[in-house]
Parts: sequence; C-alpha cells; structure tokens
Amino acid sequence: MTRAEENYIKTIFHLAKGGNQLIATNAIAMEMTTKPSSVTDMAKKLAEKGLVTHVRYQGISLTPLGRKTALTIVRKHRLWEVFLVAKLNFKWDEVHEVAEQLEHIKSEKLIDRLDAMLDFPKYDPHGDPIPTKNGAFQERDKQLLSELSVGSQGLCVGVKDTSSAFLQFLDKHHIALGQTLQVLEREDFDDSLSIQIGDRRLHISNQIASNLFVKKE
Amino acid sequence: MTRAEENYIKTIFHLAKGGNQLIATNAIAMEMTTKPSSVTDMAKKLAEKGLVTHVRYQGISLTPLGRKTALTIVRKHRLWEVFLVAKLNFKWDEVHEVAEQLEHIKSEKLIDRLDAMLDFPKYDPHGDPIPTKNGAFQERDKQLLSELSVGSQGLCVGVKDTSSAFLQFLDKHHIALGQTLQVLEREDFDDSLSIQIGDRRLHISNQIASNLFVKKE
DNA sequence: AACTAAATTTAGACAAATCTAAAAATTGAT
DNA sequence: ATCAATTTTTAGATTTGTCTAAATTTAGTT
Repeated sequence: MTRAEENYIKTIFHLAKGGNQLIATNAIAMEMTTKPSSVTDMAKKLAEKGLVTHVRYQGISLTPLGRKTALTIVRKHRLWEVFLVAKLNFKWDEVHEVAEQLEHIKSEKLIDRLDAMLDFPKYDPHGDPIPTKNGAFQERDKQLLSELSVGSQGLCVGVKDTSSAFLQFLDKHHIALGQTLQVLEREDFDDSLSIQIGDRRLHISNQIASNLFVKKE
Repeated sequence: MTRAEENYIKTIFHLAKGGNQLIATNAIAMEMTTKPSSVTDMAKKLAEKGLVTHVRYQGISLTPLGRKTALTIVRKHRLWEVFLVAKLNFKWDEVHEVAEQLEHIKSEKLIDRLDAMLDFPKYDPHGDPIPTKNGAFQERDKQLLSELSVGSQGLCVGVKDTSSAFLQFLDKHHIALGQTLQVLEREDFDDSLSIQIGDRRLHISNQIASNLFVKKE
C-alpha cells in the first residue's frame, strides 16, 4: 500500500462514518483537496486491488478488506495521538498533523508495543475510539451537548470539530474531556446554552455546543 | 525535501564518513541498490538545491547545507533507535528498518520532545553518536578490538557491522556495550583472539574482533 | 419527455523518480 | 601516448499520482 492509497482509504472510511455506503467522487475530492478526476483514477486502482467497490457515476465504498485496512490506519493514527499527548506533552490541538505522518509507518511490532506502552488506550485525545488489533471498533454512546435538554447532566467525552481554533477555545475556558456539566438554560433565540461546569457557570453558543460530545448521566 | 532526496543525502554522508570528499556515482548507486544513471539524475537535482556539489565524472560531495541536512536525518534516525530500544523493548538488531521510516517524519517539536523524553542520549544502541539539535557531532575515541594489543583492556563502546547476524552473535555470547574486556592472547595464524569478559573466557575470530569498537582503558 | 445543470469519467499531459541502452569521459596499462 | 576497460552521463522510456479540458452520464425541472 502506498501512502496515497492509504489516504484515500482513510478518507472514504471517515466520510462513510465507518459504514459502507457509496461516497461521491466529489465528496472525496473535496475532502482531500484534489480533483474529481484524480479520485476516479485512484478508485480504479483501489478497485483492482479489492479495497473498494467503484460503481461508475454512483460513487465508491469500502470492501470488507478496505474497511479492515482503514481500521488499521485509524488505529495507528489514534495511538500515535495518544502517545504524543501522554508521553511527549503535546497539546490536543497539535497532534493531528504529526499523527498524519506517523500513521503510515509500517511495523506491526511498533504499533503493538506502542499500544502496550500506552496501556491499551480505548480513546484518543479527542475522545474517538481506537480500533483494537483485530479491528474491533466501538463507538461510544454519546450525543452532542446541543441536543441535551435543559436540566440534564452530561460527561464530556469527545469533540466533533478537532480544529485548533475550537480545541484552544475549550482549553481557554477550561473545558476538558472527563468533566461533568449540566445544562442550566437554553436561549430560544439563538440556541445558546448556559451551563454549569465544575463550580463555574458558562454561556456558550450553539456552535460550540454542537461540536462537543457528551454522555448523558 | 522528498524522502528520496533525504536518502541520497544520508547515503553520501555515510559514505564520506562525515567528511566532505567526493563520493563516486557508482559507490552511491551500489549502496542504495539503484543504478548509476539514477544517481546522476538525483545529483543534478540536489546540486540545484544547493545540497551537494556535483563534479561531472568525478563524484558528489555534500555542501555545508547538505551536511547540516544529513546531520538532522542522522539525529532523527538514532534518536528513534534509542526510543525503540529504551521505551518499546526492541532488540538492537530490530531497530534499523523502522528507524529508516521514522527518520523521515517532519516535526522539529516531535524530535526535540523525544530527545528530552530519552534524557538527551549521546549514543544510539549501536554506540554511534547522536548529533545535537544544532548539529554538533562528536565521534567517540574508539578503536577496533582487533587492533588492541595483547594484555590491554577495553570498554565495548560500539559495533561496526550492524547486521542482525552479528548483533545476534554478540547477544548469544553475552557481549554487550558497556562491558569491559581484556585481550589475553592472539593467534598469529588467523588473528583470532582469546578475551576475558567479566568472569568468562572467550575465543573470537578476527572477523568478530574487527567489527567491535572498544575504548582503551 | 426533453432539457439543463451538476457530477463523473475519459483522454491526454506532466513531474518525480526510476530504468535501459547508448554515448562520452576517465583511468590505467602497456 | 594510445587503447581498452571502466565509470559516468545522456537520451528516451516507464510508473505513480496528479492535472486540465473535453466528453459522458445522471438528476432535477418543467
């Protein structure tokens, strides 16, 4: 597998959110900032290798083999992210670019040892689940903070947006995964929320609330 | 810098043993198991970038910029080797191939943090010196065990041959860096040596002795 | 059902890195 | 100093991944 092939497989996996629907050529091109024609070219190559199914003019989906490949790449990416944060003191908004490179390193032993060194983490620094060695992959039971009803409590378990801007916003306001919060009030006008988090009260926009995953308590 | 460019720079550095003599096109091709014509092509490209000096029909040498680049790559390679052995329990004969991949990861922060995590090691698992962040690079005072006179003592500080076969031989006979040994006898016939190492006596061939670096004590 | 707009694919081209085969330069042996 | 052997370079081709521009298919509207 070349690096380019791996990146396509990973992108299709993400766009399909782990499922195996057909993903549009344009969607892949957009996500990878490349041209649709390039996507078609690669689709043919990946289809020949048995990694994707390419239905002409309809889209591309992963085969079971492609899905397994994607899970391996995602596993590597997320384990490296944990490593960077837990062992090298990277901030959670600094890890993506480096993990993007590290995920292509080819050594099963390396990944297994890394996994053990990190004590077999289940989630990456953004709360996304880490597939196991044999490809098991469990989405956590979670919902967006914006969907929580007034009065209910939630545990912060992940972020939807992983941009530096958003993650630094959370840092600035001392919102971190593992914290419990409660929705105190919702403004009908703009769907902004008043929340209680620890001993603090905070008012956050809907844009923030709809990018933070919580587990209802 | 592409990966291919980095590999050429690194190879030229190694063949020149850190110096800046002209290295023959053929020597580079041999070392990289590629064709001389490919080396010439790359030499032109690297010369244009100011990394090497290419004297037509004479050979290729690193410019100061090329040398600096090489040192960065060597630094990365050796730090990753230390990491693999010290943190992930790799054996010293298992690290090369993986480090070959990891050395191309582009992140200064990653390397600096790794360096700190490993406590700023001066030598890699094979005893080779690790260049510092600013490119300082000090060869240790060392000589081949085969050059030691009968009766003298030495501290094992490195290996010349880093092949699995040789490293596993050393493991098997419990010869490791950091150990002290003494030359008891030399056979004139084949230059094999009797050595005292710890409380053991060992008889080793010249081929072994001329691939083990010691520091005279 | 026909037509337009959007999405997708094809055809042909290009850059990077490599190769083969042929040409040119160097070396060294007499 | 000349010639043969070796080394190196050049010229032209190949593969991978990409692009542009044109052609094709699909989808939505009336």
